[in-house]
Amino acid sequence: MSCETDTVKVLRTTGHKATPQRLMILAALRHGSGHLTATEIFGEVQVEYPYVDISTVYRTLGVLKELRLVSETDMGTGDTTYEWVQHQGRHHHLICRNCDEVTSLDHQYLEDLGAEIMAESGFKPDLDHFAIFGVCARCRLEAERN
Amino acid sequence: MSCETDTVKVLRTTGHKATPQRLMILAALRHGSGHLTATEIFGEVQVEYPYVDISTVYRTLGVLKELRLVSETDMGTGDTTYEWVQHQGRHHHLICRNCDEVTSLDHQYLEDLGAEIMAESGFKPDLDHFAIFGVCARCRLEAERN
DNA sequence: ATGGTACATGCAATTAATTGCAACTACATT
DNA sequence: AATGTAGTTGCAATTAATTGCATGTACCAT
Ligand SMILES: [Mn+2]
Ligand SMILES: [Mn+2]
Ligand SMILES: [Zn+2]
Ligand SMILES: [Zn+2]
Repeated sequence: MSCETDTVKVLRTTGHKATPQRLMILAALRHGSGHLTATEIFGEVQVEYPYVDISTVYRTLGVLKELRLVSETDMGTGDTTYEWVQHQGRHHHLICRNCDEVTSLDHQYLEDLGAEIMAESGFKPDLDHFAIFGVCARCRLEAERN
Repeated sequence: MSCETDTVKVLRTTGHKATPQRLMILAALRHGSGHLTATEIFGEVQVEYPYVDISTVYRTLGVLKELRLVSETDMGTGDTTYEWVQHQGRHHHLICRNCDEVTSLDHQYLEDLGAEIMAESGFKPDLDHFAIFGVCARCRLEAERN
């Protein structure tokens, strides 16, 4: 059973429809690896189906985010990015506000945080894909030398 | 020495200027408590000085954020909100994606996370003001009953 | 297969935020 | 106090994202 079929099932069982537009958006998310902007996805879909509207892309991404099939993240570049969650498994990013370097952060750090919050407040956090800003080791050392 | 004077000093020593517009924006942040939108701040300043432009507000908020005097947070309401960091001290928020309830989260949780990240990667995260989305205890129990 | 309906789409209009640029000004230096 | 300049402002234009609405369609139930 293809992953596309799985997703279609999730859509249907949650009261959504598997439209051609959505299938194309799903394909774009699947093919493109990593973080994609809405405009990039829009461009991909347009190749096949020029009548698609950017609002359909945003609305579909909204649905997929609600279903937690994609993550939506501001990586500090102005454009919000979307990532198919199964691509990399759960992970997060450290982004240096000085040199803009982006690195990955293992999910375990946030898993622990989530468990603590859950245990003490009953609130179950979605810790799908965080962008954590700060200063990287290199830039910090550089700054200290001055 | 007033807090306004402190801020002016911070601005000057970091190569920025203390313009009348900025002082009015600072006053708006200081008076208004809690999370303010750029439009709300804009409105406040306009009362006193109608010629101010919204771009000046955004640019000033950008500077103040860089200096970590205000936090910038998407609370899930469509408009980004800004908060004068000294108002509440460091704190964070848990936001239920089902009922939209917003609660506070003590900084300690994130302090610990930050220390761990710092120790293991050398990256020093800014953990000023997080909005953590998820499902609150009440909504979770409600969902389980169905 | 057909029909009814809740959901989705495309389009246009709107809102939020950003950016380029020429004119202006705060303020450090003299 | 006068000067030079880096940084700031207002304005207009742009871009990113959202929303209202009339039309269209997926898909469940028959
Ligand atoms: Mn990622
Ligand atoms: Mn807050
Ligand atoms: Zn760096
Ligand atoms: Zn709730």
